[in-house]
Amino acid sequence: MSAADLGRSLLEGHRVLAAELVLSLEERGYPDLRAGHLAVFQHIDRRSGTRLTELASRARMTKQGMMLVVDDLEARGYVRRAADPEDARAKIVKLTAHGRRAAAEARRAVASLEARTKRVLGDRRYETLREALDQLTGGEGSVG
Amino acid sequence: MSAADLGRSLLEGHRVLAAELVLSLEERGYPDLRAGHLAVFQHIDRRSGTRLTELASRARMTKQGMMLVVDDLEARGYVRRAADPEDARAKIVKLTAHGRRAAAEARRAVASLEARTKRVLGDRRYETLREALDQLTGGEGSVG
DNA sequence: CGGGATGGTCAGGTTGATTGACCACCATCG
DNA sequence: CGATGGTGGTCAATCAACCTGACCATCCCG
Repeated sequence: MSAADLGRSLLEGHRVLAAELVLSLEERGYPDLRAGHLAVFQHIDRRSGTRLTELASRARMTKQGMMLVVDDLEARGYVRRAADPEDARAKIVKLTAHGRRAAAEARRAVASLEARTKRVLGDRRYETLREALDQLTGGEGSVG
Repeated sequence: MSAADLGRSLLEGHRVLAAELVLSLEERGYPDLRAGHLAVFQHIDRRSGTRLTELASRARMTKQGMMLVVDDLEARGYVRRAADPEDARAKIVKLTAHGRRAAAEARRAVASLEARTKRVLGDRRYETLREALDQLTGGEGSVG
């Protein structure tokens, strides 16, 4: 077991959780949702909507990355882009009715996954895992 | 903070460690090595070489995935494919002289990264992190 | 008004995998 | 000996989740 394996375990952990989430979403009647979509559902203002750039910064990804996700959700009818009356450059990403239902279900799926993960690891281990990851990633993006 | 964030933290952790590794490899004079290459350097029999399928299974990836890595390393002169005298279907992936030097350096880079990571997290947290990841991924690939 | 910053978009690339299809060859059963 | 199923390697296509760079319209500040 080496640091390289640790790196791969992290990746695999990511995949496992993402797959769980997709499965859970499927069971809840949303087979076309993927883990990445949650970045929107978790960070968007449910009523008023949120700008793309704001979504990106909340989800800590680039606006280009967020674009892909929003494009996808828009094509599937979960969100739409509306003009921002306060800034002609900006557009506001808003949930459609379908999107609001999906967001609610998605939040439940996330909560349930979190509960299951805690149950599997135990609360202590779960907390330590989060702490360790924050330390690994949170700093300046560097271990050394 | 939700389970979805946990998933993204895992991915980000993976990225951070991979980036550290690449950086360290660069500093050691191997700017063309990437984290994925270590799967070979860590699992190949240094003298006698190892079959592709065996490498894949040791590194827990598909043979197609291992192919890509080996193709890449071969193109860069780190390994070569030799016929297996015992099985005409098989080829043995062997380190070149260049590959042996790189593998040694790569092992040092990995050891150093591991040491630094332990220093940052503390031994206890590091161990718990590994345990938690094993539990998350190790089972049947399922949390529930 | 001029010029830099901001919001959104397009184009293209990267990493680390995946599934499916194939063929040559081995091993064994009859 | 010959069919048959499994194994080793390969090719092709795809995926997810990103990234950087370049751009343009618009905003805001001096």
